[in-house]
Amino acid sequence: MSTQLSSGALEAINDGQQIDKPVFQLLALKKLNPAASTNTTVDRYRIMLSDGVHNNTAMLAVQLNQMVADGQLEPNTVICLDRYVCNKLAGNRRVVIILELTVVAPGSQVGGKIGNPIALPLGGGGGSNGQQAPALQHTPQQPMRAGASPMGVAKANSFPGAGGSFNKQGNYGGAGPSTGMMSPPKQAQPISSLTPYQNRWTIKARVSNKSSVRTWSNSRGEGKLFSMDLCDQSGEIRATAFKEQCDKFYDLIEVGKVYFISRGTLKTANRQYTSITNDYEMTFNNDTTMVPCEEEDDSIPTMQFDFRTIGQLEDMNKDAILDVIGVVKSASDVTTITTKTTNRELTKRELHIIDDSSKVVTLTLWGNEAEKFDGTSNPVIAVKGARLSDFGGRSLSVLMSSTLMINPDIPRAHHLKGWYDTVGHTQDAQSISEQRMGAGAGANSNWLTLEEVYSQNLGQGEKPDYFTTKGTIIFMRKENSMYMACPSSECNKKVSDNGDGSYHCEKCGKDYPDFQYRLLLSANVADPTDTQWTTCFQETAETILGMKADELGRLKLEDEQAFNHVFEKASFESYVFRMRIKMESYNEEARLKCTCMSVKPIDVKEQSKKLIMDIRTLAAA
DNA sequence: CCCCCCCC
Repeated sequence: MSTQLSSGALEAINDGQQIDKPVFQLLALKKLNPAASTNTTVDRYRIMLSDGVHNNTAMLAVQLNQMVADGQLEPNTVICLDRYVCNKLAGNRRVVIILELTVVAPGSQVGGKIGNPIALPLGGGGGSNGQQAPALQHTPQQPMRAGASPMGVAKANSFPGAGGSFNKQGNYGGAGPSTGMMSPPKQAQPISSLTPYQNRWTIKARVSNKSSVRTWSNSRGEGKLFSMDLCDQSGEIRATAFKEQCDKFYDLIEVGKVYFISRGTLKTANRQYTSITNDYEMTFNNDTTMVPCEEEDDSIPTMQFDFRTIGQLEDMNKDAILDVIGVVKSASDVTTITTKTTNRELTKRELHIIDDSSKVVTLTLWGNEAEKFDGTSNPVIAVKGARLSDFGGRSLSVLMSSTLMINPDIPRAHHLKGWYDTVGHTQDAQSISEQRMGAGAGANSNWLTLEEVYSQNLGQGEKPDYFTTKGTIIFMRKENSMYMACPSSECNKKVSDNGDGSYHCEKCGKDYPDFQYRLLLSANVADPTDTQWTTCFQETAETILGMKADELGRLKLEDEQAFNHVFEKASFESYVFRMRIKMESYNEEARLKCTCMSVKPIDVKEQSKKLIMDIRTLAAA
């Protein structure tokens, strides 16, 4: 294989020269041991690069870790550095951090080491420019942020200007009179090189997201804060400003703008709360300064994503915060919900997004973002920092701290749109969120036979289990299938007959002149493997019996034969049942209680689809 | 020093 390496490029880069898209051979890759003091969850890789003449170590930016996981960076692989930065270390030594790369030839094809490289001599190089101008950089549209910001739509562009609050040196922050120290520094170091072990540093970063000001009060005290996401070519970091710093900086920071930032406190990040790829996060302190960068610098990206495919979400933990991108296959209307604890009214909209893993997931938008969203023409949506929940299998929710972009101008978005328009829209894609439609054939609706429900010990845990099954009603208890219930809406408690034409509700503590019938039907469901008793309340029982509760109550009183006939007619009908099963105790006796949550007639087309999928899965296994 | 982010 004749692969040309960029001979001499390592030396030139180390001398501070700018080399566009050099081609190197990767000789070795090593996962670094995390520092003992950090509970890091992000792996870092050091690699040995060769240009055929010299070899030298380099670091892989963490956003490329997936390539290691995918086995794309085996030894001997020839790679092109599409984007990199070169950092100056002590002793004039420089280290290359690779930000984007393309595999030119896989290691297995190359076979062995090219040339006979020797270690690059240390201490050479007197170049003055610590940072290479990177190759072409995408500058996507500003993020749209409708929901969280008090400013409404397009938060990125709509903050009031900095209002001239920076002083005439262009400085802000820091104590005491201005000194020459505070003019915009010539040297900025990459965000990826920040650690808690140095305190004099300056970064040049774009603010990609900014929270609103929030107050807190707990046992440890109270205060206010806001946080922001910062990024440069090398990576990203989250920064938080508390109390005084919150007041000092909040109005001055505009999303989308580039700043020189120096002297914050770095601490280990808790990755549980953010999708920002960094082991550390920054807290502003008294010495922190932020200087706006006056000239626009296109080399600094507006946002860094670390997208998961929708297929990958199935293997991730609940509550993970992640970046996702997909084509909006469909969108629900806006609906209103009331929060449990605070009784606030909230609007939401559910999107079904698909990507080229051919999986669909439900993504919930809230508030303004839900209301403003336009799903016509199947836009691409990218979310930085969405939360994964396990509702209905797997689903996603946009948070206040998330950034949402519609049709972002990034390669992955263009790729997905092209994929969707050509093949994606025809795909028989499975949702990893439960479908509220059809036969509930979502991949995670936990389809089980009744024998499996038994053998898998469903309902034995602390929380109830849910399953979906196709079965036939073989018997129903006519007796006690309905009761006289409180007529007030939402009560539904059983009332007692006072014998004087009035009825007493224990729960409401009131007498009523009438009552309403409600259904509480015990049904025995059978499938080819087993049977299961289940309790069907009002709506499910009405579906099964094909009659409203009050009508059935009337029949019971007036026409026993017709009443009996309703049950005969309803027997031996088959449905798709959604069940909730849980161990409960009655009179100190534990027994499994199975409640029917929903019952749907069998949709032959949906069922067939599911069977075809099942066969495919079996065939693939 | 926050870390809540809603509903089925």
